[in-house]
Amino acid sequence: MAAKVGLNWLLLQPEIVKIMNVVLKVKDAAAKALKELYGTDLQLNDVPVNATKPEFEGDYTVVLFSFIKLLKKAPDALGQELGSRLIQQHPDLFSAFNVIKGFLNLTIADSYWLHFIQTCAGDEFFGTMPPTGSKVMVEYSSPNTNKPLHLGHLRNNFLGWSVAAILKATGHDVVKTCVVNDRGIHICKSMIAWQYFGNGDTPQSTGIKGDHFVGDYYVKFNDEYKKQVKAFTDGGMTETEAEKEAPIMKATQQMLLNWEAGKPEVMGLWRKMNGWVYEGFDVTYQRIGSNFDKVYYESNTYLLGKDLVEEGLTKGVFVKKDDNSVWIDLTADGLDEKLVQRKDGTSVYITQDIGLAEQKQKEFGVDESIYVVGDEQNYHFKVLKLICQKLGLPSADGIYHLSYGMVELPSGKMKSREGTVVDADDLVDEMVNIARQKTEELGKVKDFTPAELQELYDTIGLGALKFFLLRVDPKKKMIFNPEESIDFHGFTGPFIQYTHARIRSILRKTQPEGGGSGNSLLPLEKALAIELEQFPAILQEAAAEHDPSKVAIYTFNLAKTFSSFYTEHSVGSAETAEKKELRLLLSQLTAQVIKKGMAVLGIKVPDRM
RNA sequence: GGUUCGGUAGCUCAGUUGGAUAGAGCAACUGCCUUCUAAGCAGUAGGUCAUUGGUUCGAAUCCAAUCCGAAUCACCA
Repeated sequence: MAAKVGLNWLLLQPEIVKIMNVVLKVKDAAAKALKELYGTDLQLNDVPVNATKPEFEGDYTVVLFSFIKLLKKAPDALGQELGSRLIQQHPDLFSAFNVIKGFLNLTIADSYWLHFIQTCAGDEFFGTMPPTGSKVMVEYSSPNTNKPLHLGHLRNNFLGWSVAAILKATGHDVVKTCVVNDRGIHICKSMIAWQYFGNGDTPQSTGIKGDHFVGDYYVKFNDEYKKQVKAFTDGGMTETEAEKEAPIMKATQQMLLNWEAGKPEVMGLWRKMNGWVYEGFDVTYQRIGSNFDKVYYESNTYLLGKDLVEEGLTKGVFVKKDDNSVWIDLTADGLDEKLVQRKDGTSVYITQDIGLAEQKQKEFGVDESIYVVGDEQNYHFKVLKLICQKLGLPSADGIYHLSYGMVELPSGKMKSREGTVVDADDLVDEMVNIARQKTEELGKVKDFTPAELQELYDTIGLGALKFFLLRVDPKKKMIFNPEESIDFHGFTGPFIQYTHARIRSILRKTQPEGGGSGNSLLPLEKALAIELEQFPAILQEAAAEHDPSKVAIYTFNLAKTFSSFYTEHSVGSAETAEKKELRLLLSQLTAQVIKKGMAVLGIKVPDRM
């Protein structure tokens, strides 16, 4: 898959020093040395290299157990021979080694880290990879136009946006798309309810944000519907019959038919109400920083895929049953039979998606197409990919379902019927409010203008929210407890933002004197350097796995390391001019990496807070 | 019932191409603001990595079985 650019690609370009990280260099050196010493032919991945445990001397450790059998050598002798060889051959990379059991602990030379720091501090391209030539589409957000966005949508939006940003940073050409589900029976429900109960009200006349305004009518529909069903069942009707006979439901179904027939008054109402929703969505998207290069509307695409049904029948991929419905038999692939066209000739969800996949391919010709959709649709996407493959669509192999877990409450799933849905706009407001309260309590930015303050509150509030939702492995479902507000301390966005602000403060207050940064590192200086050096590899890993949490965790750990360093060592009043210079470079590079790491998560970092 | 995913500290989560004594944050407890921003730092305490068996120099990580939870298996999208 094109997006899975991994280590091999890096190895082809060793001249790009900044992305050939030290772990790969250690593997490379060890593999070559083993070959010279014992004639073994090893791939880099055959050489296990880990960070050395803190209780031992060294920075990186080669685990020798797998070679012991192969080479029939005692662990200690093997370690000694390999260690001596490495030090002798790469004095610029290794400065010491020790062997404990089957572990060869290597100390990386301070000169290596110093060179790294001097080269990359101030280099804005550190952590930006050269173009790979691959093109990737990320489809995310995909809202319904009958209700406002909720917490689940936020996870989706942040994930999709961030994955796109990470892919861009790692050299991929990215197209962000959104498919708006703007038609269907659920949209008609809001419309009918507005006709019944709206009295001509509008978002303008009521001062309610458009998406919430329309969502309220969707709720009203359900209330009324329930009432009507109850009246019928009380009168002795069965539940199923009552649900079918409820006048408001009948009217809704008629409206859907009228919509499909293009009746002007229905189309007019539909456009008007969707327009209100879009106005509301625009405000939210603007605020949370979601954006798209291309928006598809289901009202335009829901007929796509019909010709593919014909094609599939011709190719023998699909079969037509006696009642004229069209199916695909996936039992050989461990799945079921799946309907792709109803007996009345109308298409179903999966058919539209097949058609849209083809459409996207024609329009953009991407190598990989990522769908950011909840894990409740795992089966659907398995089927989608399989059908596309069987139809021989060129886009088929590039289909990737970025499946993420639901956001749940401590009490379980969010249910709109029980009013436990966490509204996106409300939550963002709440976070920004907390950011304001905390900032005011601390009183560190009293000289800010009102506009600067507002920007800071947004930055911190949204930073807390985005980090909270992105720091968890996307695949896993996550729990959100509305009783406890999202934290601003510890493993959080604001902590990292705060670290950045502290560094910026140092850089404002400290004048560089030049004159070199010495030739040795104290433990915390080295710890910072080691961590900083991993950044490009972390981005690569996050890109390959489509997992922003990797970057979130890394950035937090980096900020933590800097905080320890900050407490232990002074930059401005360093012991010597060389230490001052070195720490300035370290601080600058840390700020850069924090800023870039947070940027691909969609989180801004302030200079003061 | 079939398929898929999950179960790690009181809570929320890292850690799985098998590596040394399993890590963070929150909550609890101890210290630290006359020194570059205390949204911070240092420390204490907290674990049968769901259970059982297997594979091997070595298992939270791989395999099997079992228990618990979730999603899905629509002529909804």
